[in-house]
Amino acid sequence: MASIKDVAAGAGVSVATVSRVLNDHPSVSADARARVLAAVDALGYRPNAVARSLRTDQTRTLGLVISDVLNPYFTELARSVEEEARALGYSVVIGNADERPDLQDHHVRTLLDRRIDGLLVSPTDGGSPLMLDTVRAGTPMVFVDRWIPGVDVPVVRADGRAAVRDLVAHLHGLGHRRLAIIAGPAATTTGSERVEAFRDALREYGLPLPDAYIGQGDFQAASGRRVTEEFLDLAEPPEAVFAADNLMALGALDAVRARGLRVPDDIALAAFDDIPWFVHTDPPVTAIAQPTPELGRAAVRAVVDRIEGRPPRSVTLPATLVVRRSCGEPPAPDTRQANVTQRSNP
Amino acid sequence: MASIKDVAAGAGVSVATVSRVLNDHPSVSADARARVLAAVDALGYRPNAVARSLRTDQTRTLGLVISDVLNPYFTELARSVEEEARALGYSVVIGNADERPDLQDHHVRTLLDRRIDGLLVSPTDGGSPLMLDTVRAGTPMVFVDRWIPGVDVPVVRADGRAAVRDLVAHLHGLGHRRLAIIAGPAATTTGSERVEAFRDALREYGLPLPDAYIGQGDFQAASGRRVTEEFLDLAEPPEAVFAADNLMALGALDAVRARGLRVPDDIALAAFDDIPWFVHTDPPVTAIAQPTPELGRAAVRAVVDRIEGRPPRSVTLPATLVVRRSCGEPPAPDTRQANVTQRSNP
DNA sequence: CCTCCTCGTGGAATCGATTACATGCACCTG
DNA sequence: CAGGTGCATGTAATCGATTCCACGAGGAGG
Repeated sequence: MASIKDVAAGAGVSVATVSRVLNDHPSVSADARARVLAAVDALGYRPNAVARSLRTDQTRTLGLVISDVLNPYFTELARSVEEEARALGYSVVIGNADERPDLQDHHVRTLLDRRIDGLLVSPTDGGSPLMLDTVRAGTPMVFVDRWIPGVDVPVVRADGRAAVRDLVAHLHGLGHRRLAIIAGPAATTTGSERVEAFRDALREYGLPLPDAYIGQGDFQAASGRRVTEEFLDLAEPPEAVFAADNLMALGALDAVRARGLRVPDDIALAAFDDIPWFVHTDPPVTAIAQPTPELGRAAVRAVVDRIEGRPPRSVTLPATLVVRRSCGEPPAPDTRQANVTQRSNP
Repeated sequence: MASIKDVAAGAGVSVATVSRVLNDHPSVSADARARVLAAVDALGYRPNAVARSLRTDQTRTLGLVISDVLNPYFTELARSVEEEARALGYSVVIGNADERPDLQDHHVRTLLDRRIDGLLVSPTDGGSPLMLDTVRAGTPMVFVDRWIPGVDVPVVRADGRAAVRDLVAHLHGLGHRRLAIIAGPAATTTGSERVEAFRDALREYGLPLPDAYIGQGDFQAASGRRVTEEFLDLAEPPEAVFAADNLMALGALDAVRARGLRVPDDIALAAFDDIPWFVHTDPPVTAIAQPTPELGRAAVRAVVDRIEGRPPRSVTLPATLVVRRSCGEPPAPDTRQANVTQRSNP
């Protein structure tokens, strides 16, 4: 592979001049520039990013550690992150934590070793020592979707409280009174927060949220299946189940179908995170949609602000309820409430 | 950030000794080793991978350029690739081409600039000059899923011919005679190959495949929708549609529903690539399943073989038909054929 | 007791870039 | 015409590791 020395030799100049041309430094003669460019072309020379990074102490790379690549929500997030980063001249290295704190630490460590310029994380837990040290060391970092309480890092996320309230109103309006939730890990903010929002909304309607109706999941399909089976085994099973993410909703669907029961006739189902497939499931699933691409873009802008010395800002965007058929017949259009979107086709 | 010099100073030895300890070179005294390790610990030292890469000319990183991150098939592939790579001590940098040759080239170039040790590609086109140059330059490379004909690079993929034949048998058995296909881009092997397999299988049953029944898609949902609308507008619409990937099947489902028609009563649907959601769509979709995780693992082993000087092998694994309800009532269990799997729940 | 190995260690070159500093030349100004 | 200014360029240090080579100490063998 040709190096800057080869180019210098080919153009009959010093490596310094070649470097100046490459970084378009003003003080290079037109003649020298032309010869260098010709040599670059002839040799098919491309600067070695590794060497450049070592010298300049910046890699123009962002690390993104997500909780689960198989979750379409995170996949969409990753896509928008990469897109925005590319627009700003950064590359993205994705690490998939698979909801495992140890894997998350592994990726953080690897990314740090690679000297990425900034880190985007949606933490799978309450903050490992490594994560805390990383923040303390001053690594530019931003939390996306989930965050770690008490850590001074900007957070980019969607606020689902209003949408959860809309959902409970929707369920209540359809006559459901026994409402249950499949929660995510309590160590994650989205895990506990969605339960809180749900509990608060229920209180507004004077409905209880007994412990038996709070199933402990881990954001993966299998746990949604397990929890739903437990719900169905109760003496008094819930009339409606709210899954805190889309994969657990998939698992719930599995469990319901395995019992030979039907959604929404036998049990209603709703999910946090909307995905294209929910339009075509049997039945179409009512879900809370996050402005995922916007979140990704905002997160990238926040880290890059931090990296380039500007003050980064936390961003919170609203999530919205998308009513479909999985909770029962949707209300007639004229009775529908503000912030409740009615969608049939994408 | 502490460097090897700081460690050397802390341990009272030279940087050479520190390096030897870190790479556990045999000739270091127990005493020196202990002091170095203590200093490493005290400083929280981590070797700078950038510097190490520059010197050793290897990054222990693999590049993976996939056609579309939003496609669950590629997402699953990416996951297994990362997993196997990690097991072998490599990191993976993913580039998402979004089915765009220009983006694909962008990622290949960036990855090459970063001096990744090897490249895994599922090409979105017939081979750009850059791609060809990269192969010619001797960069360890392996094609996954799709490949570029005439290029001497190992290919890891699934062979769907037998499964396509099984699918046509299944459709024929259900009485369907007018069969159409939503193809992928002709520039991709999976685009043209699946059409070929479909055409060959139809021939075995004496069925024609008129041009009007070959819709040109691009592996994305929108094109599946468009092509399906065109099919439905025909004077004699097909009785069954085979989508060459899962996203186009999603689009087809959209189009059918938008017309107020039903699958499979009004039109049958099948897809290449099975995904968990197909169990829960309305109706559950009959699909051809690839051994995706195995493909990812095999691909990684192939590039790593190449990187580490062993001869890499191409790998072809069989795909299998998974019958669900989207083509009509499945045959009674006793009439089902070899290689045809019947699945209801995952 | 001298020579030769082996072992542990440090010095210094090296990877491929960037960049501070020095140099030489042309041109402008008083 | 002397001196100053500014531009184009080259030399060399530097980033943080790895690794070749040299060197001294100590043990084995003749």
